[in-house]
Parts: sequence; C-alpha cells; structure tokens
Amino acid sequence: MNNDRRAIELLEKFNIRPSYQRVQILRYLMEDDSHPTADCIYKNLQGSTMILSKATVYNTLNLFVEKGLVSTMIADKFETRYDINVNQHGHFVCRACGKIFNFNYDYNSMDKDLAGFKIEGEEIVLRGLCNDCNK
Amino acid sequence: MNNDRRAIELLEKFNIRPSYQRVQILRYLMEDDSHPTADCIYKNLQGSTMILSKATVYNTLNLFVEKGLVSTMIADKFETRYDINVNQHGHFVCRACGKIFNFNYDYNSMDKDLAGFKIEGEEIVLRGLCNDCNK
DNA sequence: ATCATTGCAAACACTTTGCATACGC
DNA sequence: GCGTATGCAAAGTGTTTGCAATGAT
Repeated sequence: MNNDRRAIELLEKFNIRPSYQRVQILRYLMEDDSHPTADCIYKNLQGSTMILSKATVYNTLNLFVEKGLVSTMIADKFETRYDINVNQHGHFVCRACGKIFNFNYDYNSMDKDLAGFKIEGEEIVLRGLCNDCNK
Repeated sequence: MNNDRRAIELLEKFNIRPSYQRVQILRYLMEDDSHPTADCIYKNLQGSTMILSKATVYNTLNLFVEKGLVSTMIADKFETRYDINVNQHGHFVCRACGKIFNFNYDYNSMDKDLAGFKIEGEEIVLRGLCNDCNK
C-alpha cells in the first residue's frame, strides 16, 4: 500500500525502526484525522489483519510523541487524543457531535501579563457547536 | 474566621448548602491560587482540624463545578486542577517549577476557519519557563 | 547471538459509586 | 424524624510496567 510506504518513510525520517505495528499505527493516524484515542486506534487495527496489544499501542504512541512525530491533546479529561499534525493549530471540540476540528489562528498579544516568560508551546481549545450542529 | 464567612456567603449565593466540609474546601480554594489538585486539597485539609474523605473532596469539587463556582483545568494529563477564578483567563504552566500562572488575553480573529461555528468556551494553555525559572 | 519489539496480565493512579452512618433543620 | 452530606471501601477507567516470548539483523 502506498500509505504504508509513506508511513515507513516518515518513521525513518524520525529515526524510528519501522516495525509492522508501528507502521500500521502511524498509517492509521495518517488516514484518520479525527484525533483518535489510543483505544480507538486499538479497536480499529486489532482484528483486521494483525494481532496487536493495547500496551503496544500506548508504548508506540508514547514513542511517537517523544520523537516529535505526533502531538497529543486532551479534549475531554478522560482520554488522551493523538494527532499527526504537529504544526501550530487549535482545536475546536463540538459538544453535540463530539467531533474535533483543527483551526489556524494568529498568535497575538495574548501575553501582555507574561513579561519575562519564555513561551515554548501553546494549546488552544475552543468548545461549542460546530457548523453542522449549529443549524 | 473572616474567610469562612466569605466562603459561606459565596456558597449561599450559588444555592449550595454550606456544610462544614464544603466551607473548608471552598475557603482553601480562595486562599490557594496555585490551581491545586483534589489530592492537594485533601492533604492540606485532612488532619488539620477536620476529618475529611477523598470522596467528599471529589464530590464537593464536582458540585462546585456543576454550579459554576469553580472551573477546572488540565495542566498535565494526570490530574484535574481546580480554580476559583471563573472569569476568562489563560494558564501558563512552567515546565521547570510546575507553577501555573493566570494571564489575561485578547480574544481576536483566531476563528477565521470557524465560520458558522458557535463558540461557547475557550481554554488557552501556554507552556514554557516562568519569569523566575527563565533567569 | 544479540538486541529491540511485542503481548499479556498485573499494577498504578485518579476518580466515581454504593451503602451505611452521622448531621442539620 | 427526614432528607442531605459524609466516610469508607470497592469498583471503574485510562495508562504504565514487568517479564517472557517473539522477531529482526
């Protein structure tokens, strides 16, 4: 599969050995932009064509995060969600359908109280109703 | 104590019966602006002059959140933190000392991708080094 | 042959829940 | 006395860890 190849290339670029499980998990993340949870990834991959344990899912995702390949977000306080998009972007969480949308934003003068602080990262989560649920 | 009185007034304003535990937990939140965790509140109150169970801390905090008296934030993904400040403000988390600082921000044109979306709430977390740790 | 990766189950940590006791009006 | 609040312990849930088995070079 073409996406397998792209996943392998991405892994190699980040100095991660492309084991079968790692490739599949990364491919899943590339194909599912809904910010899936570890459990979601596990359920979708397990049983299709591979044997996979949940521990491997967690360990692999943690490895990806360490290496900077994927980022995490916390939409609800229950489960960590994973996102292959590591560029700066915000998340909009719809309270009706639960979907999570990425959005871009301008970073401006929010830090007027933070003179002398070194800002290394930012996480912006908006909540409300998405375009579909707002009708 | 004066702060006890202020806590009781606040509880009554939000239609919450001021039991002893509730007053003490709320007073603690009023006196500790470090965004404490449930465990932190429990450890500080338990043993001082009162008997207190962790379940009561959680149940009480959940009650406060439901009634809109306090807000929650997730600094690290391990523990929920509680904040008596329910006005719009962002959080800065220092990766060195772990302290959490409130800051104000202007909310502007971050939503250019979100036409048709109804935004009801926003959470902004910045990470980095605080003024003291950045020296 | 060696070292890394995986699977399984047990352990962990935070939070919630069920139920009996104690408290307040 | 009656309804609510509390304490305790057990259960629940997401995640991590220990260890043996497997896989790759």
